[in-house]
Amino acid sequence: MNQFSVATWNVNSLKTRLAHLTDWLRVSPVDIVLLQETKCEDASFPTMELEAAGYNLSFHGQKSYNGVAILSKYPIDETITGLPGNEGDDQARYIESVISLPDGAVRVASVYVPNGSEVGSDKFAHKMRFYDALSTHLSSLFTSEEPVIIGGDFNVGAYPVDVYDPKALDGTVCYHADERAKFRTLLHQGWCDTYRALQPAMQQFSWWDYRANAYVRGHGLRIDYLLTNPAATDRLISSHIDESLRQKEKPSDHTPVVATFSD
DNA sequence: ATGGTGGCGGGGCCA
Repeated sequence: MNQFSVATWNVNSLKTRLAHLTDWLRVSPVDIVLLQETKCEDASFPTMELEAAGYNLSFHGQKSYNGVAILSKYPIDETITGLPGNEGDDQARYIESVISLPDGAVRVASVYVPNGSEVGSDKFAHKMRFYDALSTHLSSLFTSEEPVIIGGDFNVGAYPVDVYDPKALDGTVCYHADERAKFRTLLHQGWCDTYRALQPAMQQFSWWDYRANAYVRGHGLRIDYLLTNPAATDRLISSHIDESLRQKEKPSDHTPVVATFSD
């Protein structure tokens, strides 16, 4: 059976994490990689290094902040940059590409939902609006007969099992009821949280704060997801969190989530 | 613990 694999990873600066990324891809040659927080302008994207690693590229960046990208071993066809319906927002947080696999096309997107800073702040309101635009756009992709896979840093833990201390964190940014409701709107549309679908009760995290020894203390959240529409869910084989990247020297504060599908 | 650490860029913002 032919398979393909997809990963999402918030690298927290692509240039700083480039060796981690290329080393990892040599050991774990994922077919499609969805990156967030590349933090580099398009003109300085490390195209040569990633093409040498065997990937076609689409990217959407800006200076210092945000930035998303798609790496694919298979040809990249059409690409959309910026979240449709959110045109007034000039932050580089969304890119969507169609990939030509040997036996058909899949549509993938890399999304970096705003962190929200602090509940009640202007940035939090921006996060809520971003979710509304994301829900609207994804609802238009959901019923597509082509497989659609949305990966990214959604900056929210969906359920109590997804955070290290749900009682203490309840009401704080990335685990406020309003954010959980926005994210679960996507699940209620029918998008499949691939990791949770295959590990219904397991507690693993995808992000740990750099501060206060959070990783060593197990103080993490699962805020990075690979979501699939029914056409992609039908092909889902496995999904897991690869914690090894968080254990490296000078790691990203996030670690990759990977899923495999039948082609 | 309104701290803590890390990236960018070269001070303060963002996470």
